Amino acid sequence: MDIHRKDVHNSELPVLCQACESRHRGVCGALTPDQLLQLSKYSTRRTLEPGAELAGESIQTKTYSNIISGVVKLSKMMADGRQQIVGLQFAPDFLGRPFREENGVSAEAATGVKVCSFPKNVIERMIGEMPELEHKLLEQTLNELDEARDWMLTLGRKTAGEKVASFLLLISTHAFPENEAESVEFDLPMSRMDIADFLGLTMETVSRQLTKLRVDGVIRIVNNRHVEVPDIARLSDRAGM
Amino acid sequence: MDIHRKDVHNSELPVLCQACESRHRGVCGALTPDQLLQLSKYSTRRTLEPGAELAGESIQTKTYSNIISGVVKLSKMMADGRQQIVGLQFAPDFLGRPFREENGVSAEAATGVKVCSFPKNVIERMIGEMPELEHKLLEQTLNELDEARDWMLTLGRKTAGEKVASFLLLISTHAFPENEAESVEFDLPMSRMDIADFLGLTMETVSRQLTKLRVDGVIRIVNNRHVEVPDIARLSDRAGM
DNA sequence: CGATCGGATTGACGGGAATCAAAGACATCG
DNA sequence: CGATGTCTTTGATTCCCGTCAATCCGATCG
Repeated sequence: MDIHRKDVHNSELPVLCQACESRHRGVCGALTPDQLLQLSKYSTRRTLEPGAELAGESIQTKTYSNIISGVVKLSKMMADGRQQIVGLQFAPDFLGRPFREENGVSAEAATGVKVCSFPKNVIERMIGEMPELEHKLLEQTLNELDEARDWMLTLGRKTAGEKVASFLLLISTHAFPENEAESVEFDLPMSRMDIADFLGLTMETVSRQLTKLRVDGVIRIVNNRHVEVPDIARLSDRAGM
Repeated sequence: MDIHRKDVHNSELPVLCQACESRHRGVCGALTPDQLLQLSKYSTRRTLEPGAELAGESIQTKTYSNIISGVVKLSKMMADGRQQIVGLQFAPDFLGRPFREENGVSAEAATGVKVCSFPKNVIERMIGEMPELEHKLLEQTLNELDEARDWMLTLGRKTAGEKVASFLLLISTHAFPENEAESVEFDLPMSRMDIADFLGLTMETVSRQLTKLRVDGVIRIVNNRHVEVPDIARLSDRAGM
């Protein structure tokens, strides 16, 4: 399953986006230099503070964005305020719903985030001339669907302890996709409350489970943000895998 | 959000698939009569008993299928046997993962199911000649992603009672997508165990919540399968919406 | 350095769903 | 018709996680 994802990424050599003045992947990878130049005229680079909203629950979004750095959380809320984070998007993911006006989820910067945004109509016109672009959108959408379904198993069937371990594994693999070592360390990109909303738990339960992993020697935490995992296999066990 | 879905369906006039000898939508809607004829040479119609497997967790699937009638459940399983249904597909949904060998989920007939299947390579060649087809696949994938994310909210944040009510609403809206009346009745397409696996609950809890809805007069159940909902708004309340 | 404030941890307690177990409903078959 | 087997319901009990509340920790001030 992951083999495929790697293939996709390998075939996408980083392309210089004129607007962002940076090398990144995402949809731009499918464009010709000419198209990139054209797109650059309409695109803007933005830096967002943690907590900044990129798109509201029913706000029409007229732009697409490549995430250059940082983490964006996608969430849904019930009428009474209960919230569920339904997806995390990392660089170099693509943000935006092709051919849809409403998005059904709200997108918010979890960390500081840099994005490169451009209007929907420009890229939709390009899709007409360039089927490859649509193929790339389909690939990313399929990846998001896989991730959503994986997470449904976590939400529906795992215990609190397994959920928290699964979350740590998820972050570590996204931070270091190619990592083969037996240990990792990384920064948590969000608060305990956000983690709880992602896992369908309360903040307190998340905290308790982190403590349990800590006293059992599975992880170390410094400054409430930085996590060290000496033996990934042990964490993986805790995740129920 | 649903407005869009309707647009999509309205633009797809039913097309006669030569192989199935039936009118249905799904991907075939995007094909020209010539292409349909060509596809028909390679396609077969199958009838499946409840419980029959269409695709295994890691079995390579070399075919696509249009669901002509019935309900297919997509599920994931943990090593220790815990199971989660991650999606339900109704006619005229399309079954199969474009450009992916492995599917990560196993697909099983929930009810008796009729499908029209054809090899992947045939349709993938057609996609090359016909970008519209890929567009249609993207549309369906986006719909599935929306449904998956909606369900993540249900799995992560709703109580058992709300989950069961949400399930009944889901089935009723899929059985009668255009229904505007205040009452509905329909058959449950699966067992209590399956419902539990879909909701992240146990069979017993599902049963108890159904009983509660019944004694509260929100639903009636005859023969353990047929459900009558006199007032959809009351059920909707119970779902936490 | 002490004051303040938001986020995180820990504790006590209760409730809701899981678990284990038994009884009931329904279909099929001899 | 009664026997059998499967699915469903109901009951009793347990336990995990949510709730409410207090404390702690780290950052940013004056």
